[in-house]
Amino acid sequence: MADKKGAFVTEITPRSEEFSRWYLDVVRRAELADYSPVKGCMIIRPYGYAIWELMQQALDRRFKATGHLNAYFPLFIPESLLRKEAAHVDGFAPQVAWVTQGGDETLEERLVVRPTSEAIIGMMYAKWIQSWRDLPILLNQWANVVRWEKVTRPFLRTTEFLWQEGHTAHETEHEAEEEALRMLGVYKDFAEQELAMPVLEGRKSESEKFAGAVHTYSIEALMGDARALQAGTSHHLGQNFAKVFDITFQARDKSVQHVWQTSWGMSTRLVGGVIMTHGDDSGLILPPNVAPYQVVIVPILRGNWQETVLPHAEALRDELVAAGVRVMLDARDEHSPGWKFAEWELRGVPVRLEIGPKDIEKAQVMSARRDTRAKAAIPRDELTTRVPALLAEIQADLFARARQFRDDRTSHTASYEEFKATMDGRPGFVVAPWCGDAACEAAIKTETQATIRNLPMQGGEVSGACVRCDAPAREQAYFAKSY
RNA sequence: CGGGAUGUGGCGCAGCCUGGUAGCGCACCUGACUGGGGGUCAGGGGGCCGCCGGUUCGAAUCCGGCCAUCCCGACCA
Repeated sequence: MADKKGAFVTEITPRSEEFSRWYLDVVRRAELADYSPVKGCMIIRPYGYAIWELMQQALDRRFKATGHLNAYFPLFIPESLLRKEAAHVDGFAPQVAWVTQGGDETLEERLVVRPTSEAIIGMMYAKWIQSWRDLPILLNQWANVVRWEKVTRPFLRTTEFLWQEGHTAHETEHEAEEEALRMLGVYKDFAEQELAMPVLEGRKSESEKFAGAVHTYSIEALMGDARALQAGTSHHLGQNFAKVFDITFQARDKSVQHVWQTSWGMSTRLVGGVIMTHGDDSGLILPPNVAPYQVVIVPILRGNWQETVLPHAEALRDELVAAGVRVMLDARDEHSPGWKFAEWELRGVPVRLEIGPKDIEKAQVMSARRDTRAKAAIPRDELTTRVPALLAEIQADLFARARQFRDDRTSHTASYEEFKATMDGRPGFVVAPWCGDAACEAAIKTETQATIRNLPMQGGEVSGACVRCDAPAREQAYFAKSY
């Protein structure tokens, strides 16, 4: 029995042995995604796509609730349009895919495959906006984008990826700033409530901010290998794009002014984030809110089980579905119950229900949690209240566990020696005072591989010197090695 | 984009050094017995050896190019 268990485990590399290998094994074995013939591109398989769809729904609800409407802009953008904003094009130029030919004809003007849509949306906003009465414009787009990446990994960094990009235009700087922060808050709420992924909010340093933005805000999560993952970004674009795309409006005081804009995005990268936040050596662990199947029912096959057990299993399924639970009844005859247990654990289903002759006799079902593996008998007539309660408990416990891990892996120091030792030995977030100088930031990166993930929103007072140089510290920064 | 490694049925690998008609485990198909933590037995199917070219009577094996993947670094959601 121990031998069998051992043989099974070799299908997934243990996390402690090689985390990145573990990650790839989970992606493949849980059938989340597969490789394509083109470098850096990925096929999102149905099970992985179902997770993304649940994320989309949860995000889209929040966007609608904050007054945003969905729209769609084209995949192709003329080169000249992208070139209008200098910092923007400089930021993206190395990552852009070009279309130079249509059919047999060479195009007169090259097209870029959108790496993001600020340019085309800015152009359209210029047409649509005349007066302060047209503002604010609050749009979101669900789309694919392409960035030519040198190093790629499924979900975490792919050449083509799926995301949403919100684009808003406002009358005042204050409103735009408010919007950028509001959406950052939406992202934090989404990550923590739906993905059970605790995040740190903050502002990006100058060198890490979005090309063309005034401010970039981000939420940063800590993965199971103690490296940080940028989980979402929200940009206050100021009037940078408005000026180059000539997005003007007549204000209440009759003057003509440029609009103030924001943009914000989250991507399929989050699927990778969920895997690396919660998974263990047996595979995926999905938070119930984004689990395609929240419950898997495994009937115990014995004798003429199709007459004795299956009807009970089907009744369980029907009741749970009626109660709003996403259920998979695994009635396959070709696999043993034990095989199914292992398989659905690998695929991260939060709760397993077993029903067999003994349970039917006792009017109960056996439940097993994926995260703790705790088993408990649930009285048959309490099913539709107990199961949703269990799912909610798992959702909360996963978040608490991830937050505990994050907090355990967060340290404070003002000593560079200690800083380096931490990044070397037991990394995670390190909160340290920083002088605000980009050269110092770059040196820290060279010397320790750690980057400023972001700068806490309410940093409070900082005294003393920068963690690395002697200059006075201007603020606290979250440092980490990152994806 | 540099350094290193890999590419052989779905997955994991052996074979390559020393060229001679491709093998193992798991998975898969059929049947029987089984079934509460990856069952047993019997029978069976499946491979352009990543792609293109070269050397050779003959290439999975030797040589060159390309593509892809992985790991470590420089750039990025």
